[in-house]
Amino acid sequence: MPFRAFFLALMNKNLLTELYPFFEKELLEEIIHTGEQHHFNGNEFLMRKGQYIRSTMLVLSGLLKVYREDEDGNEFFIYYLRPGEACALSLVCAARHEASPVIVKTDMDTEVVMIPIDSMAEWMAKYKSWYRFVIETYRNRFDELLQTIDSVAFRSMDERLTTYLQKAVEVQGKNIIDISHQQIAQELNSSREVISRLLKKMEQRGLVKLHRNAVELMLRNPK
Amino acid sequence: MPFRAFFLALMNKNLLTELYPFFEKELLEEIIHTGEQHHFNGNEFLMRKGQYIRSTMLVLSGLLKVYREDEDGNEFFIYYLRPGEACALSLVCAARHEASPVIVKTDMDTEVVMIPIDSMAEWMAKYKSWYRFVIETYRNRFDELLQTIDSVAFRSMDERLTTYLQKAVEVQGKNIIDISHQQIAQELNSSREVISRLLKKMEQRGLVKLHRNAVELMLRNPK
DNA sequence: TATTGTATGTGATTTCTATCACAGACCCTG
DNA sequence: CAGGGTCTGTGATAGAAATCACATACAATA
Repeated sequence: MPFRAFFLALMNKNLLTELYPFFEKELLEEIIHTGEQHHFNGNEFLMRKGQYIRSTMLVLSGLLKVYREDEDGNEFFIYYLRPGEACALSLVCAARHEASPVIVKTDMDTEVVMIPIDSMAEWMAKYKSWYRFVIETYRNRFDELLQTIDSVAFRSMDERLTTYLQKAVEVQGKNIIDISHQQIAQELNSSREVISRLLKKMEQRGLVKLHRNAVELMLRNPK
Repeated sequence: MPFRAFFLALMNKNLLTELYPFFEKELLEEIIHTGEQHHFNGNEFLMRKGQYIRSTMLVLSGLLKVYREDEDGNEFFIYYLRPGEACALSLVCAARHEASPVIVKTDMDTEVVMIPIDSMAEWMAKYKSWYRFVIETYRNRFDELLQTIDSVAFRSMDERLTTYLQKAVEVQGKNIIDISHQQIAQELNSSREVISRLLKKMEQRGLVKLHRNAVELMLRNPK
């Protein structure tokens, strides 16, 4: 147990310096010192809607998915959080001692570093690299939200499905996505039948291969 | 001309202290000193898509509308910016010397104070109230974006129309909105006929009164 | 291997929204 | 006040997506 803790601390440092190379040495030391590393299995909640936020988090490994929930409990997928990124909302909400307006779930085994609010605010003034990182994070999340708005405001369901699959392949680094039609339908706020039919059409056009609980995206063969 | 400049400078100070009472006195002095006050008429562009952002802006009076544009030039309404608020995107984009991902237009005569990037970054470390304001701004804009996502992801057109009208009444402080059905349709990315029909139904239910180029929202009479 | 649960395929139907077509109303300006 | 422009009303139709209904396929396990 102490051994494991020690081992994790090392991991921490290596991953941190690799994923966040732009942080000053002293800042990295502080993160290692102040932050708590947490492990989550796949499909675990890191944050439920309305949950109180007491810290911000940096993703070390794995993959997080952020959702927006409506009154009926439908979970609409917004964006991924990858290693090297941070949850912008936890940055703002933590600073305002507020509840989370979104759901955050793991999509696989995931390691995160939790950083208490106070440190975060302190570093803002102390470390230029932290300030830049926060600004960068805001900007990126804003962009993701705007793209989400684009897709749902301007695009039809088949276009949305296509980009959904492409994103999934991109963040997971493999072109087989382990997911059921039902789950896809939920994340796009559509219905299972619609997704099944659209996928079938895509398969007929040679864009995907369908498996049970999995969709394989065919790589675009160059002309 | 010099007289007018002098007069504006005074206006500036009064409006500023009134709208941004949480800023330290020194910060307010700096804003008055560094910022440039600009006037815009109704329906003017403050920012086009892809336009380079060199400064952030505080709204002194009037009303701004922020839109997202697609390839075909459709302008999808995202949120309002009211006096006392700032454009979060200009805060981030300015800091990263990037182009605007959105369109900003005036909805009426509007006064804004433009603040150069450098001052903005400097104040971040220097004035706690500025830092808090920026965080607050991010948080509020995030919330607005999430609400926009909600409406377009979970709601039907008639619900979206209703909240659109309610928002318009709220920010303008009067319950007659001067706008054509065509414009509403554009902002919701719908079509004129659909909006006309939905409005007609709302009128039949006593929720609105329809005029040429205007929609009057009936106040919910208490039971 | 028989059973059960989950996942997928697909037709039929309904609902919502977009589009087309056109008429009438209102407004401004010559 | 006549004519052209914009705005609004409304029917008809098309299309996308949701819903209902059921069949089939696959996987786990008793």
